[in-house]
Amino acid sequence: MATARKLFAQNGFYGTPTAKIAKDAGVSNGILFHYFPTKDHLIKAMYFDVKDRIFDYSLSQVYKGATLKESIYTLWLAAVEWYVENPEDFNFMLQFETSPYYSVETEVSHRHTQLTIELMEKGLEQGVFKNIQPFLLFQIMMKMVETTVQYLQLNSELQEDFAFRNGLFEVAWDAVKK
Amino acid sequence: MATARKLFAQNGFYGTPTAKIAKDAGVSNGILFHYFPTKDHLIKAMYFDVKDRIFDYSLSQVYKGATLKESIYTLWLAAVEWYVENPEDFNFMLQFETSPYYSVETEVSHRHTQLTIELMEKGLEQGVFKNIQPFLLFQIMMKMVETTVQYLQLNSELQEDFAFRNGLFEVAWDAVKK
DNA sequence: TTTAAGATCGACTAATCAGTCTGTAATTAG
DNA sequence: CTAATTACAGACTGATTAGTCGATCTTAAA
Repeated sequence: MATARKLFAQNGFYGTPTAKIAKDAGVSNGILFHYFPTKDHLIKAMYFDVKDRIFDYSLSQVYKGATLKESIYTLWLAAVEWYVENPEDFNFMLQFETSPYYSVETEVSHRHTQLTIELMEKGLEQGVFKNIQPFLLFQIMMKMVETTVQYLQLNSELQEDFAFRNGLFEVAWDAVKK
Repeated sequence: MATARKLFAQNGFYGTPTAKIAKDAGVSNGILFHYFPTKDHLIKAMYFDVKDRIFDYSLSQVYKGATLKESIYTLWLAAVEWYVENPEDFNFMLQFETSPYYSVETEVSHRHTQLTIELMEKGLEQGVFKNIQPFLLFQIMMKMVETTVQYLQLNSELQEDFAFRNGLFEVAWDAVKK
């Protein structure tokens, strides 16, 4: 899985032969297809793997008793930091989400998405957000994560710059707040 | 070109054999490679073709004497409408921008990007925008186009809903305005 | 100890596909 | 009218690659 992640990030998943994944991982071709019946299975499994790991990390960052904005900030920042630390994950996600493998159902089925959407619904009830469907609010926030990470990848000197990141969270927040 | 666009949108450019492009377009394999020495050349050419057409359409929409916000609104909306009307272009762009073919230099080299960035710079001078590099402002606006179009594709009953689109422009505007 | 189930290997295959090559028509230039 | 250049065709190839298959090894249960 780790090998596939690296190769996918480097060459895209169409540019990565299964044989190379197996070889680089130090296992046989046969055993790869024993565990993942097709390349597509591997790719889908990878998606959930990445999502799971981000979710675990995010949960470890939020704390009880945080305000709504704090919670959303924490989730947002956790996603940004995870992707900055794990560019392979980011790269894979970008590819996956613009590939035929991706569907909204897949996205919504994940706990990470569900949790975030719940927070959005809470915000709507409290009247802090513009009157927009929660899933769309979620997507707006996630696109801002994407923008931020992409910009940080291009300007690596900003990667330690907390003010910059916070500034971009405020951009995202201003977008959705009433 | 039109055939390639359609096929790329349907199957992605890795999933589209050059032979099928030629066949569907009713020309020979040989002539395809006569005009585009490699598949990569075709893909890059397609990018500029799409960008050009959006740019032409956008320019036809803006009018002299518009305020800064009006100009940006017009450009933003033109992009959204173009992509809604031409989902193949949208699909291609999404794929291209997350592929190894894409680079910031390519993006910045296009007049469409340059024009938009100039408007952002003007906004910065006038003090209407948050203190953020113009290219990043541009990307934030473009990501909101992306979000909007994607959402409209999922909820096609909203495609005629002007209020919805305007609402999302305000979201984008609130994001970047001071 | 025997047996069955799963793990692992790597050679193999059938299909696919980007790009080539050779030859022919059409167009343009002199 | 001729020569050269460009447009076009389509059969072909060499390389690549997803997935298969039968054999061997390991583990754990009976």
